[in-house]
Amino acid sequence: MSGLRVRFAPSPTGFFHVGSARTGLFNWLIARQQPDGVFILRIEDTDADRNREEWVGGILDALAWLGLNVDEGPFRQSDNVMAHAVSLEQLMAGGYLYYCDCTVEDVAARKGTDKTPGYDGFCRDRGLQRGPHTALRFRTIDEGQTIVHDAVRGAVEFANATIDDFVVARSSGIVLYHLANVSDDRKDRITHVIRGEDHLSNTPKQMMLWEALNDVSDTRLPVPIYAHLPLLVNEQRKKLSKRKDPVSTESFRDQGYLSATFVNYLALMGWSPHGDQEKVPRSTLIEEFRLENVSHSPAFFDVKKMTHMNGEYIRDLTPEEFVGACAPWVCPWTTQWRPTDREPLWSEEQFDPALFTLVAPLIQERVATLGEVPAMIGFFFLDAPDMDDAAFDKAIGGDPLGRTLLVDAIERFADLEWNAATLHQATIELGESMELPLRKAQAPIRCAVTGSLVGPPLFESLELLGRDRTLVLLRDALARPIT
RNA sequence: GGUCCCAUCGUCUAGUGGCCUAGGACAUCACCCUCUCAAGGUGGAGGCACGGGUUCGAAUCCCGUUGGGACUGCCA
Repeated sequence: MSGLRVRFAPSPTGFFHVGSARTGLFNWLIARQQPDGVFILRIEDTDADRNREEWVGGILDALAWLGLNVDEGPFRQSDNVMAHAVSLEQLMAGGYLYYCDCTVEDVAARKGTDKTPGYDGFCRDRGLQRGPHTALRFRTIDEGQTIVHDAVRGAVEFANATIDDFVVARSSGIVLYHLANVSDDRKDRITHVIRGEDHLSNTPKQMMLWEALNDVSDTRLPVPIYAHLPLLVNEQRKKLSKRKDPVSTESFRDQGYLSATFVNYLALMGWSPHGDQEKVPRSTLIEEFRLENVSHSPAFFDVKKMTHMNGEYIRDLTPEEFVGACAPWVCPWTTQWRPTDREPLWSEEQFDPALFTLVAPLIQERVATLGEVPAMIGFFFLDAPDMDDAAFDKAIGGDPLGRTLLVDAIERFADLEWNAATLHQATIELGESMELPLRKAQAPIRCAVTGSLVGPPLFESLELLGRDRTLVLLRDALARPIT
């Protein structure tokens, strides 16, 4: 019995940040390492101004997608306001709090040029009673130091004199983050607090609150083990911002990153498995992950690297799995979940699932994200390929040889045993008659049929497309006006 | 400004005093393969921020400097 209990406590103030996803993952990993580990989800929704219900759904969806199953919860911080009030009463009765009527401006004015402390303790001993504009502050310890025994960083020491008397409850009576958080963690019997490094500076305050609550309440609980994860930063080495950086988990899912890739890559942000292998399955993550081995320095979220890894994961799929995985992008009308703002290029009537099953293997090793799939195979389902004008000009429009070759191809393909091998051979011969290597000879045909100079293997594609359709497309290309 | 954290190739990292003329991955360059594009293969370039110590020996320990970051709300 480890009795280990961790919590993941996002606030629903926007889409699901990749940094949150990593914090959730690391908490989950730690919980799963113990047979009796408990992973708790708590929605910190007490800032009514910024929280929106729809974002809660986003958190739940994202967690489900990542496969981070929750043992207890989701709890809502807003459901605990009574408990918060009780904690506040207890601290008040224990003499840990005092009323303060200073405005933000007052505090700033007194500080003047000396911006050293946060709050100067002005109201500490004024013995104020509760009034319409009195916030409640916590009387922090003056002497000695508070040591955070961080599981990632080791001992971090704070001189108590540098910790100012912070506000625990607004003048309206609403209990603020630090107390609410500590109160909730006590209620949930949290043993390990694993969160971003941006909370490290706040930790001594929360430890003081925890000890004070131990003093004034009936239950003494050990201060949790803290672990502060290195921040995820952008290219400017700043903390990833929801406003400025492309960091929404949902958008990566929309683009067609696999859940397995995302989890694997996230784990590499601050941690690494032993050996030279970076592609590690979830089971290995659970086995090998250790807070002690988490890096101390911030990490840049490199989408390029994750994209490459996603390609590897896609290629690892069986053909059947790949077809299934593509569904939200190629036939979203059949799936429960579908990417936002990404309609396939074709309609339900135009799409042919049986044909897609045959086409899929041709592109499985060519895409790095599932979102790339539709554009690569549009010509199989569209009435006319989405013609790349520049490609057309180069291979057909402005190239007499190309046009001649198409004319010859139409004739040659008209009565030919229809399979990739014969088409391949026929195109070689077509080229030889014009002294063109195959790579030149296939270009006009590819362009005419697919609308592009790049794409899946041509002859296999023609075989699947069929003779009639191929001939139509070749003739259409010849009839196309030259720009 | 104060408090705290951090510092190995462009990026993510391995490295816990000798195995390091510093390993891997992404990105990048060259070549090979090849019907295009990818994928794959081979090879190349590229890093211990700086200065002092400690030690027979330092990327690894200590101090300082410089640089970056977080926090510093009656937000969470």
